[in-house]
Amino acid sequence: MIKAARKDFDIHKIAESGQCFRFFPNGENAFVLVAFSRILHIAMQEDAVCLDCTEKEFSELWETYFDLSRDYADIRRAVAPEDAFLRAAVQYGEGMRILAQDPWETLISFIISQRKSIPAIKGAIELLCKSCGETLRDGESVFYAFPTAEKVAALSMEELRACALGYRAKYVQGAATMVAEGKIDLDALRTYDDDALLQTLLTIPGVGSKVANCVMLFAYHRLSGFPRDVWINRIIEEEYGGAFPLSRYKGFEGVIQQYMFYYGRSRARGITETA
DNA sequence: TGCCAGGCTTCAC
DNA sequence: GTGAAGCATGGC
Repeated sequence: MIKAARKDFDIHKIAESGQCFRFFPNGENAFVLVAFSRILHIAMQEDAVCLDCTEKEFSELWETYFDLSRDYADIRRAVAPEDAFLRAAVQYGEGMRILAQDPWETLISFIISQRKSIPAIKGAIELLCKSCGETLRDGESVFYAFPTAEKVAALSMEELRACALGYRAKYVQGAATMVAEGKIDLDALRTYDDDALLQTLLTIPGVGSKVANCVMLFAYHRLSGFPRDVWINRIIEEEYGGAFPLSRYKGFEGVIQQYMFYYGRSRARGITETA
């Protein structure tokens, strides 16, 4: 069990931020995360974050996954003083962090995400994991690891469609086949610069600008990634008259984007008054 | 019941 | 290069 000092870390905001779809509520201020074929119990206390892993796992995996070495307060301080919307967004989102997820899982998750709501995305991903992911037991509970590219590529179109993928089934099959056959090496892409990474991701079926930017940001941790979805476009239109001053936040555009997304979406659901 | 969702592909023009 | 149509389905 690791008990780390809690600084700028809110597991609710991270779990509900729409960048990862495999956090499961596990009591008050606690979640179970399924990632990298492992189960991680996370509990948040007033001044500490508890993770049920070894020191080795923490330093080799989860510290990076949760981006714990970065000072997000620095980023929030960069917000233009006159930008009332963004100031409110970063204040509301304090505790949010940009995750460094597995590229394969992130790629497929965001191919599935297109024109789906977050609850629907979660449902489809669970069906896919259950259909061919490794069974992971956690006491009385059973979870399923995110399936490998080989497992997904081996599914028939009928089996994929049974995972509520709709028209995205052919994209998932195409992407899985590319990865399984080695036509694209997602691990090797870590060495690419931002533009080469983006251009390579765009060659994958079902991956356009938005999905590619999500994968860059939420898997490869390229903070310059700026996914523009319906929420971000709506915010830019309504709050900035169609022109967001993106160049002001060069190098960490993606973090700003995530604060905007989380605040905008929460506000639309009428739950920001709790902030 | 109808609308919307962390969009992409295809095809005119 | 730009714009519009078409796409499957779950959740609210």
